[in-house]
Amino acid sequence: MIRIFNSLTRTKEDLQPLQPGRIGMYLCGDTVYDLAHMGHARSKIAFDVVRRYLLFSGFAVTFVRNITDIDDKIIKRAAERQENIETFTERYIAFMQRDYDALGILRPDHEPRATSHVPGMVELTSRLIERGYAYVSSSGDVMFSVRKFAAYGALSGELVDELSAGERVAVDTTKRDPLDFVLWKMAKPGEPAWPSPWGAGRPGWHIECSVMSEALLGTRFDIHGGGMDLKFPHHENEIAQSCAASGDSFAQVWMHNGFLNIDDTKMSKSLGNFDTIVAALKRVRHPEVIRYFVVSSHYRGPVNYSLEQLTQATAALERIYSALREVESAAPAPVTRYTAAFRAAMDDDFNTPEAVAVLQNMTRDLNVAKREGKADLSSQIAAELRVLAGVLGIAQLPPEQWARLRTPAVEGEAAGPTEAVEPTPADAGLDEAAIDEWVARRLAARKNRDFKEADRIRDTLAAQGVILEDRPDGRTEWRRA
RNA sequence: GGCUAGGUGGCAGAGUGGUCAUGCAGCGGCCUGCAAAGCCGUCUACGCCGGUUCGAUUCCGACCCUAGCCUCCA
Repeated sequence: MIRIFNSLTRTKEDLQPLQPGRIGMYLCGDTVYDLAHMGHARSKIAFDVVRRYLLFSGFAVTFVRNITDIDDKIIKRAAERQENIETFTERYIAFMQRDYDALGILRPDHEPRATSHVPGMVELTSRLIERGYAYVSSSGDVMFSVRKFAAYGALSGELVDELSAGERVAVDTTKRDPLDFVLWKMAKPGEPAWPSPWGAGRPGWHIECSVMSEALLGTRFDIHGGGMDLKFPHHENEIAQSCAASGDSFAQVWMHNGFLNIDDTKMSKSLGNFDTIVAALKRVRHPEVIRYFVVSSHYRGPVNYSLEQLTQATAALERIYSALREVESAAPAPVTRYTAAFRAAMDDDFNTPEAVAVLQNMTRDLNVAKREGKADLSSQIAAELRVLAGVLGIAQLPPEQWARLRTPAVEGEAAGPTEAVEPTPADAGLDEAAIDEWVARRLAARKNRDFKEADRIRDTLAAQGVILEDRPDGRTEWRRA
């Protein structure tokens, strides 16, 4: 039984699918006006792992992640670049796709774009007006009347009366109540607009998710995810809109991932302390390093992002790959106490750090089995290890391939450029044929017990980031540092 | 001010009322021509103050500190 911490009740609950064996899941996606950064990556990876584990556990999962392709920032950015909005968003959607693919994040089953669901947003807004939850303000915008929705604040724990809106921002006098939020915005001249009973305009941000989730998953579905920062007001508003409009409940379980910090401060575009995914990918020898780093801490807690962390993740992953080398994987992976321990960890609110610990224990046992020459046991542990690691999206490369990858030399702080840098192929260093040749020469030297020459060759290669490992059977394996 | 999360060994990071997290780094040993990898061992941590308890890092209360949200934000 999978237990999940539900932000709504603030307790761990057993996952009880609305339909047996089937999970409907909605994750708030990105607003495509800039490159995705590591904070986005963390959230996407965290929920990718949730999804993979649900699949691993035998559920059919419908995974929906939206794209917000119309909003103030997009309009502003496109205008600054004197670019057509559609061309602009298409480009950033392509960047996003590229980055998430690189990180091994499974593509959503549905990836609705806000601009494809505008009629539904108009319809939902109308319904809210009919039901008395929304009104047209003096400015012509349609607003949701927060105080009409009694359960407002249930998710965030905020009390309507304590939310003294207007404290930090000038009160908008067109609202009846400072807490009210916009459902439909009147278009300003030159802005993209869609027809509506209230005039040409565009949807507010919150209504998008209510409409797209309902269109693809129904009014009621199992899991809704997103970053902590979306809890209030975005998710609170979604609940208000959806429940008010349908009279039904909405998402059963709310999951929120913690933040990715730099120097204990939230990574954010406005602070400028962020690393784009493309920049981060250039700092690691493989995207799996980033995944390992992410799953090394629990999804709800904060995590500090730094080169030191990436280095530790690389070393830890290296340990697994190293054990996997020169072992034949058994075709059907057995299911043993390791899987049981892994599941126990993951069943407990997706405790990936503990799951990783299980993987590391398997790695140790695999090393022991190899050392003792137990080929069958080795291959069985390796096969099972592969399967379980796959749930986290790590250790999926052929170990030889991992060994030959080069870790790029990085210097400076782990925060990068905002521009759309294309990943450049890492400098291959010494090519493999050259390395093999050196290894052969060294082998000959060792055979002649010319250890001085053998050591010289080893040092030469080491200086170029190639580490040699002499095996007991006389072979020499190499890997890049 | 209100709300929500946190404070664990050199670093990262789980967890538990009384044997073990796990990884990285360090140290000692084994293995090795020497290494590397690996294995074994080791470094005896839980913000502060009270309380409950035979016993608390783990439960309760107060306090201190940090971050996030209350405005767009994964």
